[in-house]
Amino acid sequence: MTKAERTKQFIIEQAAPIFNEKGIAGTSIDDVLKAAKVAKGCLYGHFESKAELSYATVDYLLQTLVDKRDSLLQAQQTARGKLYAFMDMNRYPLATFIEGGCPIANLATEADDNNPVVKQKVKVVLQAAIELLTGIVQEGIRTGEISAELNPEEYALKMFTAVEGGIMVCRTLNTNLPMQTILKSLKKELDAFCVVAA
Amino acid sequence: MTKAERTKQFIIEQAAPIFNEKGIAGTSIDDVLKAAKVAKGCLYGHFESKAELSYATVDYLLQTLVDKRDSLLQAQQTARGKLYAFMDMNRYPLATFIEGGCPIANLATEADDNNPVVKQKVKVVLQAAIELLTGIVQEGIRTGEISAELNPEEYALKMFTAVEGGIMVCRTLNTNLPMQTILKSLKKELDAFCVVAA
DNA sequence: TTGATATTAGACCGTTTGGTCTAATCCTGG
DNA sequence: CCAGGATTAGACCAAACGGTCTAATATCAA
Repeated sequence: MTKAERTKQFIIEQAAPIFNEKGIAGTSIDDVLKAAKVAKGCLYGHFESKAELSYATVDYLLQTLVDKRDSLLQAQQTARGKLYAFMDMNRYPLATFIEGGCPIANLATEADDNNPVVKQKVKVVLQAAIELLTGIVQEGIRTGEISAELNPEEYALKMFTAVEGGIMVCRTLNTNLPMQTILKSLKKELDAFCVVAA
Repeated sequence: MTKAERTKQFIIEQAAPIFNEKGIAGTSIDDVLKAAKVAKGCLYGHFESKAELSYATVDYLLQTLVDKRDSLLQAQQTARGKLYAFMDMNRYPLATFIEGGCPIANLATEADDNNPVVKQKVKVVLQAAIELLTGIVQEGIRTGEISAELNPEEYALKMFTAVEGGIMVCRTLNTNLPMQTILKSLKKELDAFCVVAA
């Protein structure tokens, strides 16, 4: 990694929490310059425009999230373990691994009506996440770990959306408590279909 | 209602979908002027600043949502009917009653880290919504309509957050289908605890 | 060490933004 | 009808914005 590449990456990493907290429209180039402690000419030597910077930062935000999730799930052998790991990853919405809440929800909400490029990026990650979770339930059923009475798509979707909505609720109410209640309910429901509730 | 009051209200109504779609930071005064077909001097005769306009519009967005919800729930006698009505109100996230998706989620996400006034307004509505839904389940249990095995707070929170998260997912994926799956699952779960599943 | 690469500070530019102001006109309600 | 409130079009302002450029300096890698 050359010096230039390292600087570019550094700018992205410093920009990430700002874009995540203030949104893309709400973040100015000066905000990023101040956070990265870098001159304007330097930033524009690495990025053509604010749009390009925002795309690179969005990619970084989403990839970091996916990497974190995948590494947590990979550490689990059972379907139930993986689903629990996903839920527990979102147990404390006030302290997200990148400041400002879940990038998926933040970006999806902002990009929805006026940023097709970002919307497409989020869409890809969102669809993959739902398919991943659905696949885990399916695999659990295939191995006999989970009862076939549980509809994989229904549970995966409900769990994912409840977690995302739960993050929003917790952050707005300034408390992690609602998420505990949500996860308790989701886990209880899952365990009711687990042949061996560990 | 005087002419001035009518004009002020009209501006708010025209601004509402714009703020809801583009966000507060992403909406310019000119956007509102164009939509309301009103001169700048007129708008600033009714609102002191963009912030004040945004607050009035946020109040309108949230109040409209609450009114709509309350009128739909009031039309139902049973707890199950009310809960179903709430879910069905959000059945088609691509066509929200005010363009741009659920104002609660939109405002909560944008205001979270940088707009305490709006965040507080959303917080009040959010908390009330959760308490409303929890109370409906509790009342259903009290009347014997719903089994006491169902934890009111757990179900209300899970349902509410799954619906909010479902709106986000549907809008990003450009399809209403995920919401159908989510609602099916939530209704199935509720009915399992309903003494008389109509 | 040295030549190439990277970075700096900030002046500068055009545009957009939120906001003010005026003078003329429109409208409405008594 | 007509007085006073409401609205207009847009000039104007200062600040913030995204973006360009330069000349000097710092840093890296062979």
